[in-house]
Amino acid sequence: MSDPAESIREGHARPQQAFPGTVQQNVIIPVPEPFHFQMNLDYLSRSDNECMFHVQNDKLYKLVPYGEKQMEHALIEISAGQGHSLNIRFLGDVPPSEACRLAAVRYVQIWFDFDTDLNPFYRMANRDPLLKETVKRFRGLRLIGIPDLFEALCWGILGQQINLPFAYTLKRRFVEQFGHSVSGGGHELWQFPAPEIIAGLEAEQLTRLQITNRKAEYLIGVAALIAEGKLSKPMLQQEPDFAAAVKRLTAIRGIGPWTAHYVCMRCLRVPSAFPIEDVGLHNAIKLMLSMERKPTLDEIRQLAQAWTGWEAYATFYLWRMLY
DNA sequence: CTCCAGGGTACAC
DNA sequence: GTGTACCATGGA
Repeated sequence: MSDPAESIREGHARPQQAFPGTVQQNVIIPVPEPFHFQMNLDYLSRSDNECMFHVQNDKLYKLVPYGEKQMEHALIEISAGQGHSLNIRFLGDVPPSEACRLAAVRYVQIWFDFDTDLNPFYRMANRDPLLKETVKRFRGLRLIGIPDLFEALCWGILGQQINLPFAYTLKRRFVEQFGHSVSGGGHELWQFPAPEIIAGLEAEQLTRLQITNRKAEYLIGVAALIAEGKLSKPMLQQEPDFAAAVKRLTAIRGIGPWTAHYVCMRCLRVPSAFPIEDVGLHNAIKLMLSMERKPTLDEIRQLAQAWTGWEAYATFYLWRMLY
């Protein structure tokens, strides 16, 4: 993808009054092929307990952080545009600044992983017995990211060893207890709790949300590292390679190989990140191969040899077969 | 009641 | 380095 500033085209910012008192201004961004907006919306709709964005009437609503220390937020609506494009509409009560619009465009590009060319993955997967079916069924789905490092780490920790619906419930309680909401255009969206807030909590403030004491300690510890500037997304991105980022992450209490790879996959956008211990991956393989039992790690390593460089996308597409 | 869930730590050897 | 108990809670 070229410089995002060059890829922005002005939409028709007519002064409509669909929501009296609000200012509408659109930005249209091109999308790479293959991309299928509805396929991605279907993924984003998989939990009705999701609290960090809304899907409604084929449109996606999200609060995008930007500006100094990510302290400002833009409420945006993302919808399919004409041809190969997405339309971003700003729902704030003032016209978005240039910085705000650039941030929103870049956020969407990162969220949907527009920087990755999926064609090599599809060429590989079309020949792979395990992936052939899922890439046919979900063609145009991209690996949806969690751009914020703290959010990605928290989501990984919260999801450890519990079922997914309960993990969503815990995230919602966590966000609604310690985050802030912003309203606009008839929608209310939440910003994820700041690490500085979580770092100052007592474990008991999290355990009363039914988060286990162990995970409460993990969350507070990770929040403190980020709040103190000892851990950041640029810091991990500047590591010489992916293995170094994993090593740095797994040195943190509460972050094992699964969580480290999960964060590399969803936040750092490492295409070869591979949470091989993932029970969802195991169940997907068991399902696709009609196995009586879950595959062993060695068996998965054998199957994944063909995925080299695309382990993250392979995992994401296999997960999709389960939900 | 039992088993499982998008794991990780602490400790043994 | 590999193996094991334990963590703690909701859902099927």
